Amino acid sequence: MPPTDRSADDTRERIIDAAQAIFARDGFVGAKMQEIADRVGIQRPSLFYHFKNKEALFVAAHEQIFAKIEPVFRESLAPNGDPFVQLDRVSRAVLAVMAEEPDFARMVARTSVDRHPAAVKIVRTYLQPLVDLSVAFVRDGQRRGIFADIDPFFFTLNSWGAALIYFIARDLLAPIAKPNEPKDLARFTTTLLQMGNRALAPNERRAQRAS
Amino acid sequence: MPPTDRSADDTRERIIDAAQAIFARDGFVGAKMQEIADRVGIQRPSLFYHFKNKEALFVAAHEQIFAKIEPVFRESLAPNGDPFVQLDRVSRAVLAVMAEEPDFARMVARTSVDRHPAAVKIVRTYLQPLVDLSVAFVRDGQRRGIFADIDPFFFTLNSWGAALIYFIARDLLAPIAKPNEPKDLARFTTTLLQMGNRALAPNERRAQRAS
DNA sequence: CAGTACCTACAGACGTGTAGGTAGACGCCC
DNA sequence: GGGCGTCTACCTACACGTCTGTAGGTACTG
Repeated sequence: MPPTDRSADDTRERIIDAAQAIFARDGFVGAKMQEIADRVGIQRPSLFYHFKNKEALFVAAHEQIFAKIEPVFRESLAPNGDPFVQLDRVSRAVLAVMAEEPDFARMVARTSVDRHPAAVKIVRTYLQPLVDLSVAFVRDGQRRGIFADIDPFFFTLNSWGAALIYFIARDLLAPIAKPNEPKDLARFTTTLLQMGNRALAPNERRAQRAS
Repeated sequence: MPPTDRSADDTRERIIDAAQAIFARDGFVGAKMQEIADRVGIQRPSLFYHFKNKEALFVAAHEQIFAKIEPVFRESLAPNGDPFVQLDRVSRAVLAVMAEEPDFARMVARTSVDRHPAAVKIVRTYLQPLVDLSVAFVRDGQRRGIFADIDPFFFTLNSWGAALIYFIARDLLAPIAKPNEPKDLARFTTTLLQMGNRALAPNERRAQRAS
């Protein structure tokens, strides 16, 4: 139908976009190459012209996400400045990226719980370094006596879990929540930061530098 | 129900146990009936003698979990007593049940992110009522002026996300964390409760006008 | 001898990846 | 600038494995 633009790069990107939506919904095993092809508007075998196989497409789909998120993460958590401000910044930034492309978050969430070798590989390659960064960040804030003595690894897990579950829940629990995307996400971000700040703040009236 | 033969019930339970492990690892689509049968030590078609089809087994596997968790939840959150004590109790109780059978948590996590109709049905039937309970609990504590003014729905999501991600992460991030199951779970429970309590505690000493 | 619990064998559907063909764009040479 | 080969992006057709669910048989048990 569309005037076959025949630009390989353009098609490649459209395939990745479609793949993200499908992988986000169905996971690696559940996703069908046919459906991805349908979305792009090409025949299924043509996908194999652009990507060696399903797994290569899976990797490419994730690569594109983490290429966006990783620098945000790395810059925001650079070891200097007020950790509460940094925490605030990185949370907002990551959530903003995710809000912009909700498939991102859903696909990452989907892949995180997947034990399929293809998914495990993604997690090891792309997700784990970010978790390491976050753990180091919390640990550093504690060493400097700024953060409360909460387990950094579990605090990180909690934050990831909380952030990802929002995008999962948006679909799942829509019937009760009647989500209003931008407003709800703002509310969620606020709640999350509030909880994070409170959890990390030492018990007494120590630091209120955030927000 | 049909006249209960002693070995039939036993097999049924062994099938459910095996199914929980496989569904936890691979999700509904990824799980293979063959592998479930292998674990039980019977031929695959025999599964269809006990369960109409794959989905019926999927439902049965979840039913067994929620039958254990739901009463704990409902009793612990009954609207009386100190909400902080209740929060403490329900968290420990649910985490204890999950620790006892780690496949439970992993399967629920897996199913929660799954958009497959079979999974969506599970969530609507079993998971949503528990979320509703939790939201009502937080809302009640706030109405009584005991909990801080945090969004109850998002607080609940956060708690679920945090609890589930522990069991996911246990596998995924094992290489860096070198988990020591009982000890780590205890640490995690403590951290989680600490965070929950702090998040829900009104800002008594801190000078932040919200009241 | 009747019912239960399990078996073997098979059908049918589905999904990935490949083989091999084609239409158009592009340079090149006379 | 028209014929000519070549490359790119996509196509049709198909091989082939895998998985669910069923048909129909059998052994054990009371």
